[in-house]
Amino acid sequence: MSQKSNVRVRFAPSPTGFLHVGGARSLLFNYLYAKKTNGTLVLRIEDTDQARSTRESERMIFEDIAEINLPSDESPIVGGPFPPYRQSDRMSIYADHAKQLLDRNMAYYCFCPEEELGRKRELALKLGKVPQYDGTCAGITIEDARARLKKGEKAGLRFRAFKKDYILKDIVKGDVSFQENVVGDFFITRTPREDEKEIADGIGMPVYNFCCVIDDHLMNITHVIRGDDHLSNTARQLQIYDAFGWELPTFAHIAMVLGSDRQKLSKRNGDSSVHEYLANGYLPQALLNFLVLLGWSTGAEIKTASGHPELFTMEEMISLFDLKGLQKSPAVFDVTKLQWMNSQYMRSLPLDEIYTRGLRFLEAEFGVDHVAAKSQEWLKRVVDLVRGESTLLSDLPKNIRPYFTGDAGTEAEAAELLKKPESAAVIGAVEASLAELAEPITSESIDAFQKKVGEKSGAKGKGLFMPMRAILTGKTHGPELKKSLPLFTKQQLMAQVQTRKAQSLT
RNA sequence: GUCCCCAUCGUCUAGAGGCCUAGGACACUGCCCUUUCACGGCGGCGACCGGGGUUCGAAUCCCCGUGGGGACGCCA
Repeated sequence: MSQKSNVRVRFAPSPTGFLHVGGARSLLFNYLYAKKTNGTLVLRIEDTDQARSTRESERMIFEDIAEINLPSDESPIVGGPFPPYRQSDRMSIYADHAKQLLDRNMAYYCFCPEEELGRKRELALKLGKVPQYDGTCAGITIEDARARLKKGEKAGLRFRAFKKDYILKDIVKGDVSFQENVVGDFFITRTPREDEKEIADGIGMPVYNFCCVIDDHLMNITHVIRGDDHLSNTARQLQIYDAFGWELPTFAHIAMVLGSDRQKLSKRNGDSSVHEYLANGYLPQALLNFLVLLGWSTGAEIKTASGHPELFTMEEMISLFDLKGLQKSPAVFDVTKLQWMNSQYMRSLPLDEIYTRGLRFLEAEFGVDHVAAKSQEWLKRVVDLVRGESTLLSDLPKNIRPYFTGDAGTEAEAAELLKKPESAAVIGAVEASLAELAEPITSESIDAFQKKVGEKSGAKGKGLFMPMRAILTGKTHGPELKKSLPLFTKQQLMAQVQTRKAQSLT
C-alpha cells in the first residue's frame, strides 16, 4: 500500500432513517476525493439529537453504505486514530470546549423559555426581520447564572457572536461573504429538560454547529465536502473556528439534488432512500454512476472502457474525479436516466453478479424452495438469457416466469398470428418435428429442428420464424429460439404447442 | 419577509471573450442492421431567462429585473 496523503475528508450522517440518495452522493464525492488523493475517509455519526437518533438507523446506514460499497478508512466500526467516531461518545470533549468558551466569556447561560423564543421568532418573521436572539440573557454574570442553576433553574449555552464580517472561501461557490449582522448569539448546548442528561454540571447536550467544528478540527479534517444546505450554517461555524483560533479546512459546498418538482428531494417527491432503490431492483453500480453525474462532470469528453462517455468503472470515477467539476446549481434527479443506466449495467456486469443479486428477487416471486429446486447452472442460463430485456433486477422474475413454470402463456399478437391460414403448415411441421426431437434439448438440436420445420412446411424467412416462435413461446419477440428453447423440457414444449394449437382453432 | 446561492435543450451537462451555425448524455423520433425484441450504427427534434451596459466582438464580464433553490431551530 502506498503512502497516505494528508488529505482527510469525512461523511457525517445523522442516524435518523435510511441513507438518503443525497447523502449517498455526498459520501461518493468524499470517497472519490479520498481515493483520488490517496487520502483518508472518515465516517462520523452525528447523533447529538437523542430524540431522533437511533442505533437502528445507524445500523441501517452502515448496511446501505456496505451495499453500495463505499467503505470508510475510519469509523465507529473500524475505529481509527481519532476516536470516538460517534458524537454521543464524545460528550466530555464538547463539555471541555464549552467550558473553555464559558471561562473566556465567549459564551453565556441563557435562561429564556423555549416558548418565549419561539414567539419572538415568529413575530420577527412576521415583521420581515431576521429572527435573531435579542440578548435578554447576554448580560447575566457567570456568578448569577451559577446561583440560578444551583437553585434548579435550567439553561442552555449561547455563543457570544463576533460582530464582524466573514468571507468563506469555497471551492465550488467561490467567495461567499457573511455580513456581521447575519448571526446572532446561537446555542452551542441545549437546555437540559427534566430527565435529560447533562454532559457536565449545568451543561446540556451540544448542538450540531458546535460539535461539527470541534470534530472536524480534532479529527484533522482537511476538506469539508457537503451539501450547500449547510452554506448558511457555515457562518456560525466560522465563528467557532475563530473563537478557538483554529485553522479552517477547505470547504466545498455541493449543490442539492432536487426532485422532479424542483424541491429538495424528499419522500414527498419520489423514492429518496438508497435502501428503497436497492429494494426496487437498482444495481449499486448504476446508482453510483448516476449519482456521480448529478452535479459533477468530467469537463472534456473522455474515453472510457465502456466506450460510452458517461458509463464509468469505479476506477475511472476515481481517476476522473475533480473538485473543479462540481456544479454550482442544483440538479434534478431524473429516474429515466437512472433506469437507462441500470439497464446498461444489467447487460455489462458479470453474470455471477447479476445472478447473485437477482436471486432474492426470484425467491420472492417463486418461493425459496422452488428456486432451490432448480440447478444453479440452469438458473444462471435463464438469468443470462433475460438480463438484456430487464431494466431492473426486479424485472428478472417476470421475464423468467415462462421458463420457470414451463408455460409462457400466449400473447394476443401471437394468438392472432397463429390463427392465420399461412401458419397452419408451420404449426403442423413444428408438431411433427418436436415429436422426433431428442432430449436433452440443445442449441444444436434446435438448429437442426428449425431446419427440419422449414423443410417440412416449405416456409422460410419471416414466414417461418414468426409462426414457429409464436407456437413454441407464445410471443412474437424474445431471445433467439436456440437459446431459449433448450431451457424447456420436451414435454413442456409439446404441451404448450398443443394448447396454442387448440386455441388457434377456436 | 430577510440573508445567501444559482440560472445553457424536457432532464443531466460541455462552454473560463472570437474555436458556437452552441458540443455530449438520457428521453422522444426517422433510417439501417436483425427471423422477432433488445443492443448497436447513422440522422432528426430541441437551449444560452429578460433588459441594459463593457467590448471591434458576449452563452461567457458588469448592473438591474425575473425565476428557481437553500437557510433563517435548544434538527442535522
